Amino acid sequence: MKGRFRRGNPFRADLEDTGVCRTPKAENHLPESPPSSGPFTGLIKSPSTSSPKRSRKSIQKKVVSIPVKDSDGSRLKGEGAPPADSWAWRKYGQKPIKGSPYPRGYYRCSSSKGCPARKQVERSRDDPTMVVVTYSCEHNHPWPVPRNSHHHHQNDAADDAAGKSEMEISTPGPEPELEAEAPEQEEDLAARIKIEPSLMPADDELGWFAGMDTVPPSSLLESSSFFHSKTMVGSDTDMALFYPMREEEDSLFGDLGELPECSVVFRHRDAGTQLQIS
DNA sequence: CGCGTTTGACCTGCGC
DNA sequence: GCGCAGGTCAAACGCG
Repeated sequence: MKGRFRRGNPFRADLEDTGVCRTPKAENHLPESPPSSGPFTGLIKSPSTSSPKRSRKSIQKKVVSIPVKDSDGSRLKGEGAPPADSWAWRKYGQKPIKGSPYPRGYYRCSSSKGCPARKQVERSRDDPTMVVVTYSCEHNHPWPVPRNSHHHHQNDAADDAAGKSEMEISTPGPEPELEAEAPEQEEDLAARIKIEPSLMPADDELGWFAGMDTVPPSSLLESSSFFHSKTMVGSDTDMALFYPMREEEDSLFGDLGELPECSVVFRHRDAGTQLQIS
């Protein structure tokens, strides 16, 4: 009913109103189902290791499973609401996935212009109580800047009404009260977030993190080792991470809120003393 | 009025 | 080469 006229070339130059290198859409075609081989099966697809045919750019992909209960936040959507992280995500599509009773929602980061970050949200078919959030970003792209100011969220009604929308993930702006509670909420959520161990990126796949110019350098610099430690601890399936936040960082990155991997990266600096693995 | 969602069409990758 | 499935686009629409 709505966008039926189509529109032009998929490689539209204007594509980037947002500017930053967006790849042709096809390049975002991230294989959801792992080739079932290799330690990173299914998670992070590195161009160098993928089929010769693939011309896609390097796209980092991370998958996080979150209990629906936790992820729904204040709104529980039928299809598995994504965790309410503190980034602004704009939904740009939804597709029914074959074999899955739940549609997958496609979100693009709107925290900053040109942000290439994307995420897909769908309910796990194996475990309907879990929401699988797949974050992806191209190499060397900065991770979205925490959105502090503008925030617009309005889809609750629509989502609920539609009863099929994944819902938007943006969280209310930096609300004072929310900030005060943030740490606790984060802990709670983070403690329950399950990061698929096999999805942990290899060092050379941290490109997009390393490319972040909006994160504390020190945090970035340690991202690599961070993953190491993460990988180490997450030897088994249900690895949960728990990162209390420091006050100063809270102000700086408090908005990063529940975005699992980002939170981890940003707070890694303190991981030495504050990291807890449950 | 601006931003985000909805949703069918369109495009590309990939398997056969 | 064909068809399928996944991923993206963008007009229309809704909400604050």
